[in-house]
Amino acid sequence: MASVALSPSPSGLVLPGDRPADVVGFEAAMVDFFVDAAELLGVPKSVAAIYGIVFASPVPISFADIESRLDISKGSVSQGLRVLREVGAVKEVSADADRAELFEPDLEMRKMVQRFLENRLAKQLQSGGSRLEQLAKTLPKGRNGDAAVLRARVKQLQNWNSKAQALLPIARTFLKLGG
Amino acid sequence: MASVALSPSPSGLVLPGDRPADVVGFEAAMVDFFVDAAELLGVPKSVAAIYGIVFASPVPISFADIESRLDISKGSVSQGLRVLREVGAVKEVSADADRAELFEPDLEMRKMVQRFLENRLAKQLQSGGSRLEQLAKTLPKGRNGDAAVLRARVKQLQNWNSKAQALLPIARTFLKLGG
DNA sequence: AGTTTACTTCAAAATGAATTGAACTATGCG
DNA sequence: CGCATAGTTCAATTCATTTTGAAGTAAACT
Repeated sequence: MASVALSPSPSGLVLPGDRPADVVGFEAAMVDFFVDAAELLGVPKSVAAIYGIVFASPVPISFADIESRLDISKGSVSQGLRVLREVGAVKEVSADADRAELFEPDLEMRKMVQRFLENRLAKQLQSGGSRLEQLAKTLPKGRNGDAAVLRARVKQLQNWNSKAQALLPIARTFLKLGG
Repeated sequence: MASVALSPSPSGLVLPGDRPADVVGFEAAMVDFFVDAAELLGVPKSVAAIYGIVFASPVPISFADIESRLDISKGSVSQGLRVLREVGAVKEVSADADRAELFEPDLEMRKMVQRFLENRLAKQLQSGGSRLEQLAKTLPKGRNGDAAVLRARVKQLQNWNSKAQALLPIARTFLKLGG
């Protein structure tokens, strides 16, 4: 039985499939990079892995290749690619009729990042803000200083919320520089 | 059978326990606020809910009260409080010998936020950075322009990574203002 | 029309994280 | 000491999310 070579990445997410070791290693490292990052952002592993493979390919890559390099089901590839298209992470380049669709990363990452900032952060901060307004109205009127304590706490939260909101546009412009 | 009143919060996470409606409503809204926020940050619901209850109480609150207001198991309360203490979100105020420990929010939220920035973001960005250095070394030497394409992509990632790293200290100082 | 290739859909299975609860430890009190 | 109160631990369970794979759709080729 063949001994398993020390794999280039800890995850073993990428199959060699009988290609040059350096290419496979590079792919694996790229996949790991994105899987890591995705964990932070709450994106499923398979989706991140697919993006990694697409990103690591210098030329547009086919559905079937993604499937075989990652050794995941067709279903996962299909769903993963859908998500990635929806968020503009990947785009289809049509390679003449009939033949399979090919995918490449949509390198306008600015858009992706911006989308993320808008959808996850900005939205959350906004809804948090209105929730806090409600909270401020609902403050129970305690007998002693209790009411005052609670009012101060709500105010503190509002403070943080607005600071975070104010930070967003700064982040936006900052990340835009030299995109 | 008593009809269930329109609950003050969608989640139904807080039990009335036969206390004034405004207080219960306030608690419930606070719990919801933190549960929402926690989802974004990847913190378990029960932990966020516990913090919400502690935060909504104008006076230090006991283990048993947390358990009964949220109607969750002792185990969850214990574990949740441990996490919250570890990250400095909650602190114990000893209320004379014997009697149960009481908890109140540690209002130095600055610390919490900072901790979060350091531990989750800064760390991730750093490890991402070194991974990228590795990637740059592993670049496969393709025949055509392939190598160049990949080199450019790795460089793009490094670019984003360093921009994000540069943004962190800005966020830190910004959030510190008027803490 | 029939066959093959390429992909999508979605119910069921697998995985993984959070929650429970029963057994355990520790501390105070009679 | 023996019982009671307060909290912790951790294996088993529950719950949510992700992944699979088999059946279905669509378009191209013969």
